[in-house]
Amino acid sequence: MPAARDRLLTAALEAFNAQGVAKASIHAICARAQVSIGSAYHHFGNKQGLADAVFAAGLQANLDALQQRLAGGGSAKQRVKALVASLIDWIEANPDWARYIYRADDNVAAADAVTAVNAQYAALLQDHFGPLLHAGELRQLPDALYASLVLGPVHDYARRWLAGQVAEPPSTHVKVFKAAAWRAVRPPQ
Amino acid sequence: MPAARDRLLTAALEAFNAQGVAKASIHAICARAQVSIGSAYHHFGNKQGLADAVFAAGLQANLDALQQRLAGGGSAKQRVKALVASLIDWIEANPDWARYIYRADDNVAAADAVTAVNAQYAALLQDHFGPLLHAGELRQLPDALYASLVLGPVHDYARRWLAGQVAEPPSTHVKVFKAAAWRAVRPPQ
DNA sequence: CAATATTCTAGAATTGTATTCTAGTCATGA
DNA sequence: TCATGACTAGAATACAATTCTAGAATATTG
Repeated sequence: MPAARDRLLTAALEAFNAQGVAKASIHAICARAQVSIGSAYHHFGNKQGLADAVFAAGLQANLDALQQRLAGGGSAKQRVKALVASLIDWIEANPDWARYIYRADDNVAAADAVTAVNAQYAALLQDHFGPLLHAGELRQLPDALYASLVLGPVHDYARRWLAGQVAEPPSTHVKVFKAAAWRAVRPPQ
Repeated sequence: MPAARDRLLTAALEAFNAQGVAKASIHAICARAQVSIGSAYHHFGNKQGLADAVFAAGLQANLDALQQRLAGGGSAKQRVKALVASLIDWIEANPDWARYIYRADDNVAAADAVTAVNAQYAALLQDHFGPLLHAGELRQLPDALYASLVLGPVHDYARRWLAGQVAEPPSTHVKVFKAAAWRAVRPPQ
């Protein structure tokens, strides 16, 4: 049996997704995880702390997957497409985590652990795309826009898929998303 | 003074944004709105009902703005750009509502009033873009993709702006967003 | 206009649950 | 073996959502 902390994270993710963070009770989560209330508060401080930890763990897992995928290197076009593919694959492999991350509110996004992961994210993208941009392999745009132009459509569609508003998983349309992403940031001809 | 119901909606939006739905107390919201607890429960049933109502009101306001903007007609390119501009303008004119809508979770999205507004949304887009698509003025794509390709980048960027992660408001980059949207759905040359 | 129903307001009482608290148990290292 | 810190336990507390009963305002009907 995994350690209490991990059992709590797993049980919390399930409960939060099933009932929403507000409705999911600490008691129920602890019961499912076979952990006492006191233990949960020892590990996470409070309910928000537990919610933050679930969020940060998911974000980190997502980042790790991306890091692996980008490690191969390649042209700007290949890397942009890898970015899209990595996001889609991760979401479909971890729908519960993705659903929870998309649903979580600003309170969570402000947690320290989350800020740290976000910084890693930014650094990773800078490492991979900064040089390509400099070399003219990408369209010149304000920094803050690249992520939104490349991944915004996938995020938007994935949210709707996870919410049950569209039937086909994002991977059905992976070619379209890749093409659109590249079209958005390729250098002007 | 507006009616109790409206005062509650206003006070709730402020409180939910300031503290998050979980932390904002019904007592505090009622006090600010100068409405009794019983009255609030009469109008909205429970806290979730209040949250749903705020959400639906915001969505409806957004839809109304869009409807006005599209009424002018125009070419496919003009209408796609109008869509982008309308979203950006509305978000910047109603940041609190936008913040709340982006933050709200699936429980809210499942509420009846919300489903109804979403249906209106779909119908509006179908009316405006269905004929254009048929006439070959738009790229042929699976239906579910258009919204994500055109508005996904704006949604993504706006979320980050509202969360304080980027400084420039979306309107700073409106030309980029419009161009990217059109590039994503224009017919292949 | 009176009578009556309906909608709306009030706030105290209840209930449920997050959080705190005190008292342990277990693992580790000197 | 003892000491220390990490962890577990669950009862007690505190706080907030919800319910409940009663009454005021407003609309409806004969």
